[in-house]
Amino acid sequence: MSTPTVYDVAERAGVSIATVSRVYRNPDSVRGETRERVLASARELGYVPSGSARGLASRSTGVLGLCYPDFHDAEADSATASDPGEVTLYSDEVIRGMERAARRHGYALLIASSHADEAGVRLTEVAGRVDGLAVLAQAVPDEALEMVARRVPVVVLAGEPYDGLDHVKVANFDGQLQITRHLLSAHRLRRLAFVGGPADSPDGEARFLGYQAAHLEAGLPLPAEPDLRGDLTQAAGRQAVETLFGASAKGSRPQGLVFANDQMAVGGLHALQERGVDVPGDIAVTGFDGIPLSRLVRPTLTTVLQPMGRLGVEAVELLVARLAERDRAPEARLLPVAAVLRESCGCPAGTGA
Amino acid sequence: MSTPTVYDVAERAGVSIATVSRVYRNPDSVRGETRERVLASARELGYVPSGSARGLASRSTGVLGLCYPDFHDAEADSATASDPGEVTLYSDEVIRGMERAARRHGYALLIASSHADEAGVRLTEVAGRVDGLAVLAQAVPDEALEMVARRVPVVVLAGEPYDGLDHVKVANFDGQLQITRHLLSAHRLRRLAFVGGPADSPDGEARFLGYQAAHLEAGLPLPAEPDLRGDLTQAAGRQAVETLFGASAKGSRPQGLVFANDQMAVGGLHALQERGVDVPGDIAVTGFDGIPLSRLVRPTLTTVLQPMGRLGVEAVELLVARLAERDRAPEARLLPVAAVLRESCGCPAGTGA
DNA sequence: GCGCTATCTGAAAGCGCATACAGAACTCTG
DNA sequence: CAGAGTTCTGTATGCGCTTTCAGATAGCGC
Repeated sequence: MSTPTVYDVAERAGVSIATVSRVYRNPDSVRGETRERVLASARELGYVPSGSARGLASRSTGVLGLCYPDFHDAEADSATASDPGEVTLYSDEVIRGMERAARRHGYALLIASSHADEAGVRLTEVAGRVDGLAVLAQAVPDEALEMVARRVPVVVLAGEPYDGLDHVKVANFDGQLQITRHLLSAHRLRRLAFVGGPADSPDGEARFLGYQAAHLEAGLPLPAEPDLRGDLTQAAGRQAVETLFGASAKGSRPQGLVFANDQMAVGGLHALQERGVDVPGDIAVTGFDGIPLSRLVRPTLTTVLQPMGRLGVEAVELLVARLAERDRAPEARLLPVAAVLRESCGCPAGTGA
Repeated sequence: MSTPTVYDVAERAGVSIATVSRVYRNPDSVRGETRERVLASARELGYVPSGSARGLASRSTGVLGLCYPDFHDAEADSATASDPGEVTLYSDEVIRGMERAARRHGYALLIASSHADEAGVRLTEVAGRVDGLAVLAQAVPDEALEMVARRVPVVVLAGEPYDGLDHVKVANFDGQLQITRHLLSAHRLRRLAFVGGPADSPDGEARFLGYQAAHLEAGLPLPAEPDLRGDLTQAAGRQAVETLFGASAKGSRPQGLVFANDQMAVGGLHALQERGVDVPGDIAVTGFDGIPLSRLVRPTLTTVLQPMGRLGVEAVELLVARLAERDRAPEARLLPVAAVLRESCGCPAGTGA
């Protein structure tokens, strides 16, 4: 009496459950007249096929999954989320890109964020209900990842490639190379400083390599290490400026400040402004990521725009490909990246998007 | 040999499948020693429980669903999605809010967008695999909604309340009332024009009612109909301005232009600028929604900020409540809304967020 | 060491569907 | 109209898990 099943529909239509199933899975294999009869009973009964039963019987769910980290404080939700523009997240774009791509391929998307502690559990839970899974770097512990990868195709997004798994990342090296080259060559700067991320951030390190490469190319002395490191927050950016421009700062000031991400760059921008240092007049500043805020700050921030939506799209593509051919070789894709030249490096306003 | 099941784990651990199941569902009901043995075998085998089998046997999936419209042209994807700031969608915030709330309650979130044509199919597909379902207004045909609602709890988001279903919407009436009152009273304007949405948009109509109410309150003649209607796009906003300010415009120009949403308002702003009409000097302009773009345009746009994230959160709350008590009375929630007064209505810059 | 209770484990029966296989009905030919 | 195809439908089985019920085992007092 509660939710109708194939049995109910079959009985009402005077056919067997096999026929009912066929009407949904393979309509052409059922005579038109019979099909109509079945569909009519289904409609009358309000029959909705059970995804679980379907998945169990057919060994596939028609769902792709995405696990991503969300460090947002759940409690503060209503308070901080009041301003939509501010909180556009990295993951939103990945989700959107992935959902659209998934739809094109006939899949729905199951998403699950995770705090570090429960990440493993969340992961296996979604892994158990999807045909393929994308994992945003650092979202889950390696151990869990490995287990899960034995069950469903997994593609790792950003971060470090994982042994034997498909992988998509953006061209961190290239991006930083481009933008550093721009400072060095177009703006003819000679002394730059790099504010990196934590040493264990693969993305951050790749960016530093690009920074180094640009120096190499320009025939300048190769910086061995980032001049400073921060934790990628705005606060860290401020801190970096304090250190570089503070009373105890040694040596000559750099002509350009290259931050490993936008957040820090924005923090740095604020700190510079407070100190009365003109950007880009006195010093050029660049970021990385292309967060929305980078267009809102004054001066607008020169940065590298990451194609987050693409990440999601490529993830789906890789999953679909692997689903079609399970034993293909693991593939790593590198997404091109575009430098956006704005005011903070000394380019005229309106040059970039 | 492929994906291990309870049987494999049970055999390896020397227990029955019932015990394996218990280890996952109700760990305390299994002796510690046995439990460890089972978990060890599971780890060694790389066992990941099948969500489908679980769902089938337990009649619940641990997943909530969201169906939302996405009118984005899938093909144009890579081209247009390059700028993240621009494309922050309405649905992104709902998704994020819902995912977080769902996580708090131990659920994952299944999302599926839909074009109109396939909406019905998509809906039943997700309905078949979730414990509860949120549907963004206009995302699906009524007929499909009704069928689905017989199977799982459904909450309708925004738009029109649906008979017998839980419903959450934002205070369109209130918001438009506030903002219109502001124009009428704080700025002492007398002649306004309202650019509405399609007549079949419940949100748009509710806003118009608020607009009317403000006139009523101010003792001004009651506008019977929106002065113009558009399809809620920027183009429609431009069009509206063309019509009102074009050669064939009749009567005196309004002192304020009230758009039913931000998109149109932004389009209108551009058109006014091209015609050399000063905003807010010559005419005030307001929008509705609080899209990120509303802060980026010059002058910044006075608007009503919709708590989209809240919509998602409330949806989850209602679903969880109904899941706990299936036959509670349908509940309708109205989310409060906040007017954001910015430059375009004549308020000083920086007044609003 | 016995009987009793409390705890733990196993056997078995589905959950709702897909699908292989076989059988029924129908369509053509000659 | 018989026989060979062809198309359509039904029977039966199993997908991997949860859960009830009963049986086994352990703990305890006397």
